[in-house]
Amino acid sequence: MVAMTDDTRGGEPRHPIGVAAERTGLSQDVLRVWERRYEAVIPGRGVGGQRLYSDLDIERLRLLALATSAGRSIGQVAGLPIDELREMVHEDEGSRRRNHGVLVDVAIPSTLIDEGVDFARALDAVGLDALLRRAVAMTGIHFFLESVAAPLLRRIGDEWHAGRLAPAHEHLASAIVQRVITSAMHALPLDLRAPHIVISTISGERHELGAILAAASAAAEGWRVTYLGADLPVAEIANVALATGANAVGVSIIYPDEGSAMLAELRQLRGMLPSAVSIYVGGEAGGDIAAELANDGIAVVRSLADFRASLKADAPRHAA
Amino acid sequence: MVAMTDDTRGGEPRHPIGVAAERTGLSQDVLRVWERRYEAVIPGRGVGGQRLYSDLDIERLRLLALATSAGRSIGQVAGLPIDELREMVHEDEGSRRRNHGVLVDVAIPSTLIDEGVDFARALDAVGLDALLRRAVAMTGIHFFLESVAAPLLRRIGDEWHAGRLAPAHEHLASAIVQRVITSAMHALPLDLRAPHIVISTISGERHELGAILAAASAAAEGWRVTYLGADLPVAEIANVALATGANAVGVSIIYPDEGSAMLAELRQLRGMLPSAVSIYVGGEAGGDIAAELANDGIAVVRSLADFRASLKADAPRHAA
DNA sequence: CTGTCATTGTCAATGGTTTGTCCAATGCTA
DNA sequence: TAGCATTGGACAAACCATTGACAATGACAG
Repeated sequence: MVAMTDDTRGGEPRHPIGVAAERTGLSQDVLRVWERRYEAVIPGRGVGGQRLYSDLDIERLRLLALATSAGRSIGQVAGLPIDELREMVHEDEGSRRRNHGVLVDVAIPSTLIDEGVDFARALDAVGLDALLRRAVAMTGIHFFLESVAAPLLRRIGDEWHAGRLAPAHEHLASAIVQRVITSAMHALPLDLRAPHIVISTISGERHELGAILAAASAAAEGWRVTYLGADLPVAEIANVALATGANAVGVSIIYPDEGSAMLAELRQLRGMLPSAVSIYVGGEAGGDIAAELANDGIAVVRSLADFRASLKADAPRHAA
Repeated sequence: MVAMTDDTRGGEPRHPIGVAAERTGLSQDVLRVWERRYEAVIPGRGVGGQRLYSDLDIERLRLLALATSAGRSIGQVAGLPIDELREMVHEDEGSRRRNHGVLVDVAIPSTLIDEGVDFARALDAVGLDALLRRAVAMTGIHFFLESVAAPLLRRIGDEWHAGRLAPAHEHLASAIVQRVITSAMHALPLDLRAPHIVISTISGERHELGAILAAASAAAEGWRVTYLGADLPVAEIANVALATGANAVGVSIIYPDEGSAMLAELRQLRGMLPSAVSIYVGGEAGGDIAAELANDGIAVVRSLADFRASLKADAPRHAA
């Protein structure tokens, strides 16, 4: 939700059309034709006549891209002032969520995920990487994490268990998804006064991707994230949280070694942290023990969307 | 906002054009023509008129190289002040980012590693990240991998074993080093006709960082890299190598489960691949069995520099 | 249902600009 | 003298802008 830092910016830095295309997910042709037909943006020009887009231009184009992909026609929205665009895109996003996902959400990503699986099957690392980066640019990071990355990983896991993909395919795809997520996360603005969460997986849990998805979600939600990777004893996690003054701790658990030990460890973690520090547990394994954990003051989140909503509700408690 | 390196630094050490070209990845012609046309840098001159570049010049050139490879035109960016360049390159890395102004002074690598350890000890993820990214821009990826990343990881491992750092510190630092390396690797140009190497660790070996260092080294050496992550059976690795028509396979082994099984697996891998496909084994565990492996046509590399030299020597055999 | 029309993304052809590389001549160094 | 660096000029490839055309889609009247 952090928009422009200050509005004096947005006019100064100038980007050539290639960068603008990359950042908006639109083709160079579209950029030019929207300008020619609708004057959607009017970029500056360099000495040789090349288009040079400001940050504000790029934000506007990205909003237009979102509006059109939500079903609006470019001719209708191209002339709108940027505030109205922002509002409109915001509303579209809300209504998409209210439709409970199945219809609109899946429209674009389903083919996206098929393509992703195809690239993985072909061991085409470059193609998969490009596809995912394009998806981030097109859909934004929230949508990407919840509706592209997570389903793609699940799908590839399924194909693997079904024997239609070899472990190598899964490894390759995981490495690339991980890389794209971390790079997108790293590109988010960072507010040092925002609430702070420590994310890891507990001892014995080596599947890192759930934790990475959670870390990126939290960062996209505006939180400061300290990411510790996989397989750490809870005492370590607690120490980091205390040392850094974190407001919350997130733990991803997918295939625990033994359920009971995990439960005990989580309780131990709870005991080591002040009650003002929230604890979130996510991942496949959490469901069975949700009720027990809730009694102990540990929140179980069932999906990334759930996690995000919890963080949003939790943030005001920790406001600086 | 910027605590620039005082002008004494960056002005002292002077490098001839050959060194500058090597370190920036730009040709000597480009270095000269950027100076002639855009005054991108104005190096000092030796007694006979030879160009002598300062460290600051070289950092600037590296940033310009990154900016142009991100799609910007040299004419647009050549005149920008170095702070803006840093910011711009940073943004391009992920696609969107506001610099919030964490500034780090980088001097020489030995103190650089000390600073890295300090950041890890303080659990300062942002500081460590900024430090490493600046180090990449200043020193170039080869130097960074061999003289910053690898020593830093080793040093942090030592501190951990000595009990002066907790596992959490090591985890945090590893995650950040990994992120910086992969993002630097991703920024390298990709030549589809270059020789191709598959990199992984074998089954039971879950320490990924050696493999990541190797993958980045190979990519920096100009090879196409298919990276498969950790803990894969050799049959899988071989299948990927065959399916993608790879010219070589790299395997990182740090703490093998059992030495004998590892040896057998490596021989099995050798047997599954045509002899034209080179096999490289690296990591701490390789030394003991180097002689035996050499007889089987498996090369043991003892360091990243060694690996890089081997790849360089090997590349012509696989030229398109 | 069909033909028409407007909308919209893509593509091709052409011409100008930018940029990396190459070359020849010259001078300095070892 | 051989080897390397510098300078200025030349050139081809890559990139970008402009224009016009085309195909796909959907709305709509008949």
